[in-house]
Amino acid sequence: MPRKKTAAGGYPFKTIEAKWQKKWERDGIYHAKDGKKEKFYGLIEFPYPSGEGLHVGHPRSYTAIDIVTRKKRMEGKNVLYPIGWDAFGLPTENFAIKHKVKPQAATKKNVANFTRQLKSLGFGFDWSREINTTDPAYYKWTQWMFLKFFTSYYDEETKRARPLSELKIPPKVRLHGPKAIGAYLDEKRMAYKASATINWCPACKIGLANEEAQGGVCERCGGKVEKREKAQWMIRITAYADRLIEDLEKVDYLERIKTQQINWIGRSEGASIDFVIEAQDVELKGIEAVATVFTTRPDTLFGATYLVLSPEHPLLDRWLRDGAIVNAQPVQEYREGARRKSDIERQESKEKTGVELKGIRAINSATGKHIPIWIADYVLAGYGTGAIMAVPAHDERDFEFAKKHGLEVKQVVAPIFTDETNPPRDDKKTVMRRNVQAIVQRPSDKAFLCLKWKKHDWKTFIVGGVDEGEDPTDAAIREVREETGYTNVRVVRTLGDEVIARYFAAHKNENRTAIATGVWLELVDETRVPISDEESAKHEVVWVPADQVKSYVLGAELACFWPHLEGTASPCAFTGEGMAINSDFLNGLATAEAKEKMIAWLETEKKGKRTVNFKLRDWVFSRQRYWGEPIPIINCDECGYVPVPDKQLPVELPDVRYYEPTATGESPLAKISTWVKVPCPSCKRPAKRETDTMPNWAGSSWYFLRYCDPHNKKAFADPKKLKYWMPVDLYNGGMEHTTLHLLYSRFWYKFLWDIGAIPAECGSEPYARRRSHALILGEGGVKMSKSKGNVVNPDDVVEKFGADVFRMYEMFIGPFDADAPWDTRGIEGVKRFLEKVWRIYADVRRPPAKGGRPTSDFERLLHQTIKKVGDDIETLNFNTAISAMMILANEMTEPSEAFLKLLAPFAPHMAEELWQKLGHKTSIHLADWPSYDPKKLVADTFELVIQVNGRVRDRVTAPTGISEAEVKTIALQSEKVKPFLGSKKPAKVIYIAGRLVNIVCA
RNA sequence: GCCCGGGUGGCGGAAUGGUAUACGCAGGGGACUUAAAAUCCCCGGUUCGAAAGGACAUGUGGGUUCGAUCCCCACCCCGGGCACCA
Repeated sequence: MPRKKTAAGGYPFKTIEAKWQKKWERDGIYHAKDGKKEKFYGLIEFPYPSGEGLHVGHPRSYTAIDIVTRKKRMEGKNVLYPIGWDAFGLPTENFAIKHKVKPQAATKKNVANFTRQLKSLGFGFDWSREINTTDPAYYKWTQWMFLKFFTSYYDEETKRARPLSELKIPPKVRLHGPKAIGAYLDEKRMAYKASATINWCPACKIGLANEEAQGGVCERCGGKVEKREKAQWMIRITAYADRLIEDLEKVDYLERIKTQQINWIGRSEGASIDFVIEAQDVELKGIEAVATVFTTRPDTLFGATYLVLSPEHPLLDRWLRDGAIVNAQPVQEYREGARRKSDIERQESKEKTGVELKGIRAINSATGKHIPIWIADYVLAGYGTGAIMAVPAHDERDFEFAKKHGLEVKQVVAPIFTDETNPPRDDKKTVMRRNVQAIVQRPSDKAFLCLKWKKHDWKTFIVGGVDEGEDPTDAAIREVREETGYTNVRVVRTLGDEVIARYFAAHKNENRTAIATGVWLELVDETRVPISDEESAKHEVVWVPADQVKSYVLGAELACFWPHLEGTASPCAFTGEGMAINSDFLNGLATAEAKEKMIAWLETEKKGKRTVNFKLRDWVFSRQRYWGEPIPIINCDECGYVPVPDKQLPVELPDVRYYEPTATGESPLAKISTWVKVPCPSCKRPAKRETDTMPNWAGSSWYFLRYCDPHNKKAFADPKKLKYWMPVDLYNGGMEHTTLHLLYSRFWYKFLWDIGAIPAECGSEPYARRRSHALILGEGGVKMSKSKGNVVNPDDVVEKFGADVFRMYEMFIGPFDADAPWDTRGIEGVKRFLEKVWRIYADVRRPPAKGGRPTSDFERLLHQTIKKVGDDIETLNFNTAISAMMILANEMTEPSEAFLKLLAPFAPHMAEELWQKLGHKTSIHLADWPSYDPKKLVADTFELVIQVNGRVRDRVTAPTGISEAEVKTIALQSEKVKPFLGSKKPAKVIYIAGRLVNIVCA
């Protein structure tokens, strides 16, 4: 039917979108109301209002959560979807310096621009809760929280932060008077000042947290980062390292976010071991006579042939001072050289340099032998104790170092293992230790241990008859078949090495099951062949004892119990080249127990103790810049660091003319003496303000709490409101914040929760569910960048296509968590879809016919689509939700209210306009989300696929409830099928209800 | 090196053990039109064949299964994270 011409391009999005945006705002339909209804808190990372304006990446995230929250609202939930500005930070400050404007003014302008852009996209943000981290009314509370850190300590016993006032001061400290007490308190504070080696970016003139200087490069400018010693405010995030890992179990985060955080925190279990140090010329006393190392492999202590300290190790100063080190000059030179090297230079040359500390030696308490001590920059000062015991037989780096400097490499071989020559087959005690590929045990009291020697010349498979190059799984299966007569051997499930190790640990004294690398084999008696997978799972597994191989397995076990003190060694062994390779299998199997034994021994002998170490460092919290929250501390010569009294908060940023950073590394605030000079709140004598400011991660660490109660003047938020809204139900943001903002804010929240600032009922985690959107790339799949000139400006897209098309396109572009290139032609497809919808509804003057009219086919499709779209929104599969709507629209001839409701979260303006055209007076966004009838999802008939030996040969229409017998008859009678059967008799016929039938013949 | 992802038409992608290539883009053909735009309909993996139809195709090689893009083993390639972390 020819249609009357509409405006060029289809529907008049400009007027429609502007009209509804205004009306929604006026009616406040997106305002979250504190109440009793079930709530839903959807959150996006609040933007940094840069001068560049909105990037097309922003709306990808915002639209996604907009869609989810709109659906939740239609489902009757009380929705909170807030917005605000993370406005402190370098880009604005740099911009302000360059253009000689004030950062406050630049921020205001940028916020206005961002606001305009966001509003033009029709997001359902609750603007009445808008916040801004640079607003003194906001950062008052950021400062308040800093002071909470300052006045709290971490109680190791109860594993939580507590007020410093509850800290018991040891009598010994008390004896030394107030100064000593003060120093003791300072040591325990959650926020403390310490002289630390920090990452200094000479270009930005700013100290960086480790998180901001990954790879030795400044996160902001990409320049090389130097090391500098500086007194910095630090926050004790390391106290929470364990909890930050453990509590990940309580939350629903994208799996790779969890692993990334776990890796970043980098927990490793091991032992710290004390080595007694002896000097040849002088007598060492106290701590100077002991060097403590950290190792994750205490079981390799026998193989420790030398000690290595980092060049920065504090013991060196003492030893040099005492004259214990006789080659002081080369040692000093090496230290000097290491100090000058930046991280990046250290990383670039992985060559193992070092200097021996002549005149002193350490004693290996396991062997009683004297071993040399070296310093080398491959040992990091900041990790563990800054010192290691080197076990060249077990560690590649140690081996490399030993080889280069001619140090002893002690071959450690457990007695059950032979040397590296070809092991004699008959020798039961001959077991290679590498790359165990399969272990199979059988009832005949015979067993296999199939080993593969990898990386080196040996590719021999011992016992069990796995031929070179043969898949061990297959070999194991074949062997089992041949030897047992059971032909029905199948892979039941797969296991990781760790699981295998655990299995062995748990079944030490029992007969083993059959295991092949990662594969669990099941031996099933032919007479009891399971039919389905479910049955097979229940089926009794026939496992069998072993004899011959028992000794091998026993061998591995023995390795767990090797008598440490009788001069034997770890099961890890040595290859022909003199290089140890890790054996996942045996490491897992034996090391765990060997470690335990060794730790127990060390602890009884008081030579060491169990220790856990983390890669995570304390959070460097000082920035020497203007545009950040002033740290609310006053430095008094008499009283030390004194917090600014709560009543005087916020400490506002002074309005100044010059705020450029200084080359000296001092904050620009230090130059404003009128602001700096202040009486000490405690003793009233003249004192000075802290002039460092906070990093911009500070304000963003708790903003989601402020949204719950943004205008509160008495507290950062009313506990009742926190109880109602927290935790955040769905939080979306970029992967790049996984080890920064996400980790910091989890930590910050936990701290506030510990000290009772957040009600216990809120739970220990701020975000129940965290997802990440991926990047939108430029056309052709390259990153969008100004220099490449491929940046797409959202304003242009909205101008040309409208907000609805833009939003939907970004959701249709591909899976939400996968990078996708921008494709101008792709937008056209979405535009056509919406125009088609418009045409279906736009000319309709009467309400849609209810009931009767739609065909049953259409009705079924509609119900299927309601289900699909609803499910897909929950799982954030927006692209397939849109595809389902497209399929429906292609079949749709009459307007459907249900369809409009499905469309509403995606294209809110058009859906609203058409909704009103259908005669509704209230907003579609407050209407009920459509429900589907499960009965209506299924058709009366289905297409039955007929396969022969798994290949499709025919398709026929069959009634839905058809019986299996009928299906078989139909299948066997099919003319198309017959030629493929020939004269052969079908061996088996498999019917998958409602789908297909497969005729199997030999 | 280690830890995560991922590899499917010309392109973005769909399908987590059951009809591979949904949906969209681009392309081809047709209808309407004086024409164009817009719209609507049809066709689009490779290969053999006139056709009917067959064979081969989800990075490569094996395996398990009646049946594998999906599960297992080995390998190759791409992306991301960590990186001398003892």
